[in-house]
Amino acid sequence: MWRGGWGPFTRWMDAICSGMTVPADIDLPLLAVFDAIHRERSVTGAARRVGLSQPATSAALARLRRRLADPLFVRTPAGMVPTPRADEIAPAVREVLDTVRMRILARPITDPAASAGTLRLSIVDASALRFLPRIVAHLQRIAPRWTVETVPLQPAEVPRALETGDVDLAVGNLGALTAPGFYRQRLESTRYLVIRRADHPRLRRAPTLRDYLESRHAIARAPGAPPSVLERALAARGHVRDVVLQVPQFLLLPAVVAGTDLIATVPAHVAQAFAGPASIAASPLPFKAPELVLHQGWHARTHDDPLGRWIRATVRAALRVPD
DNA sequence: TTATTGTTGGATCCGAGGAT
DNA sequence: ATCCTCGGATCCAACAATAA
Repeated sequence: MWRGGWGPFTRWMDAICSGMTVPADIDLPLLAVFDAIHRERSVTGAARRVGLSQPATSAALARLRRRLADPLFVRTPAGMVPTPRADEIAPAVREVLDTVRMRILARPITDPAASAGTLRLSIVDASALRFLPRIVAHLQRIAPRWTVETVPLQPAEVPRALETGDVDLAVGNLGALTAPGFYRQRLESTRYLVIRRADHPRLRRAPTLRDYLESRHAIARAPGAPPSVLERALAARGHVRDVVLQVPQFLLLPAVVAGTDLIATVPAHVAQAFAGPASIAASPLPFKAPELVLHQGWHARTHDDPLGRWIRATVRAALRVPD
């Protein structure tokens, strides 16, 4: 968000508008307040977002209401709910603000690798285990002043975080990121393996389909996540697992499996990372299932942005994925 | 100088939720 | 049902900074 005052920007806008027939009453700060309230559903939240005090934000909303002759947002138990008029103009407002941010205010990036920056990455445990070491190592080599922050978002939160810019990029199982305005690129795929404790009393060899279905399972599933390709493959065959434990992260499963008679189905890289040290045995799935495809995903907002392009190319290079 | 927009500090209103 | 508390929105006053 814009911080540190609007004075210089107002002057630029006036300079731009003075030579045109466009009336110089475009009030960009008001549009930023509108967009913030529309996103946050709260005047207080919007105030934090745009860096104004809460009364000032409320006053800005009052000015917007006068100018547009519409209440724009009404107070309800669910927050400040936009009126139809507010919903109607919101996409256009966002487009204007994005254009200003990306094409006017953004500093031209001549060499991102030589500058400092922070890569904010939505990535969860198993994908982080797989990709993060290589991404960080590659950044250390080519852009040593860059830092990485990972944000473990629930699948349903990822699109909004990409859209608002709270994260730059999402990496992992992005099967649900198919809405218009989002892009995905395949990074790699991985098969699933079944893990059990190495001294499992019943399963001394790789489990058969019957073993698999008769065993009790620990599974990883984020709250609100759509069924994985594995779950869909099981459902398509009419197989039902006896699930004793559901956790949100794959990385918890090896420890659970090592200490119980439960079995778990995990991406191969998770199984391989824990196979030796934790006395875990890994075997192929006893039925056919598609591989888990891992993507990097981003919002249209950054599709043509030079920095966005550089970030995605950097991730590709780190993982040796061709363009 | 004036108008605008911002600040802080304080007050009020309103609805939700918990306690009685 | 009533009361109380809390959070959030709104309004007001006084003042500061800035552009026209």
